[in-house]
Amino acid sequence: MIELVTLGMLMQGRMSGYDIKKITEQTIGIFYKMSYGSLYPALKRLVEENYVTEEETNDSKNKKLYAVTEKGQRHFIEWLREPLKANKREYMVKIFFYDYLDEETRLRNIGDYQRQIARQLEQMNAVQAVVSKELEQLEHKESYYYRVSTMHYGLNFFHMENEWLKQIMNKKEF
Amino acid sequence: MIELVTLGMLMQGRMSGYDIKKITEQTIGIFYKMSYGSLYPALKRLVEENYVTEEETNDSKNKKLYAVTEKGQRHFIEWLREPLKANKREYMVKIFFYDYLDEETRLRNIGDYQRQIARQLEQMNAVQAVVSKELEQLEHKESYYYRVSTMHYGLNFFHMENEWLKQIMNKKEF
DNA sequence: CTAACCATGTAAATAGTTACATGATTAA
DNA sequence: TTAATCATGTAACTATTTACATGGTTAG
Repeated sequence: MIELVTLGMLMQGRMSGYDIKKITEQTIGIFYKMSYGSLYPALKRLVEENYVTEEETNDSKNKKLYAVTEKGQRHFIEWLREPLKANKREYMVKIFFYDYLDEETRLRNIGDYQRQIARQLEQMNAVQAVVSKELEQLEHKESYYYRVSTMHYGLNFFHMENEWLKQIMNKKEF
Repeated sequence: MIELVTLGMLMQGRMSGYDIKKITEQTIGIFYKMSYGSLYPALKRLVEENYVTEEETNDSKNKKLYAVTEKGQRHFIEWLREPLKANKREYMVKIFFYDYLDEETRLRNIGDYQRQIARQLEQMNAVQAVVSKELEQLEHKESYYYRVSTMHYGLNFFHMENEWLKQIMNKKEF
């Protein structure tokens, strides 16, 4: 994952490891955490595999500039094209980079994913209905408050996600 | 984490490893994934540390029943009492178990966490305002569509989370 | 002059996934 | 009789975090 996020960040131009981390935080920091302890080894591997080039700047700050190669770009796009998987945390990271993907693939992937989410939402609604009924017959409902609240959170969350996916499929303005 | 989730699940009564995984999926499956490859070694460790006891049922299915000890309960509650940390994925898992925590601690922890989220939301709103203005002056805005959409997702998400936290603090019915 | 930030990296530890291996029970 | 589910486990691998280590630059 770290390799692919790194490649994705380098798609917008050459930069240092430090910058990669900073920009990652500023953009997809909510969905993906990056630490130097994984970033620098990843950059080393990417250079070995010829996915990126390394260039030393011999100015005062002795930083290194990394740039993605054509091979690296192909590798990145290949990953980006893959279907979005629910229960994998990576889908938001992938969608962030979707401006680099062709319209056909992205609409297909988002559509497929949205239908998965919609199905899960239906299931959760069904479960919620059952749980609600069961709960009515129980004494001291207070002792289930947080369990039940967590279920509602899940419901809210899937509902929000479903709506958002439908919106971006129709290229709605914000 | 796996150890603590396992202990939490055992708080509602003795059960087998298989059951622990099933119930985990049914309840907090959206927030936390559990695999046998991590569960069984975790159960072994928990037995070694005297946090749970193991009992073999010699019926047809030769399953093992695990139960949390008093020491295990203390260890679990200690973890549960710790402040909820934003950017750690575990907060929803913790809140799911909050019925086991005393009212004072849980209100304090949820309150602190909610204020963190509210602050992050403010920051994101400020960033969004800046980005929106910058975007207006750019040509071919279409090529930033998914980047911008991802930002909006983050905003929606934090807004939803903030509202939900305020609701559970006031013990609102659903 | 000092705190915040820029900048790169390693080693050890921690955590978890994936694939494999096995076999019993239950419902259609 | 067969597919789904119940049931436990290991080994190899993959990934990532945390702590440490170092030193330069910039703005107030």
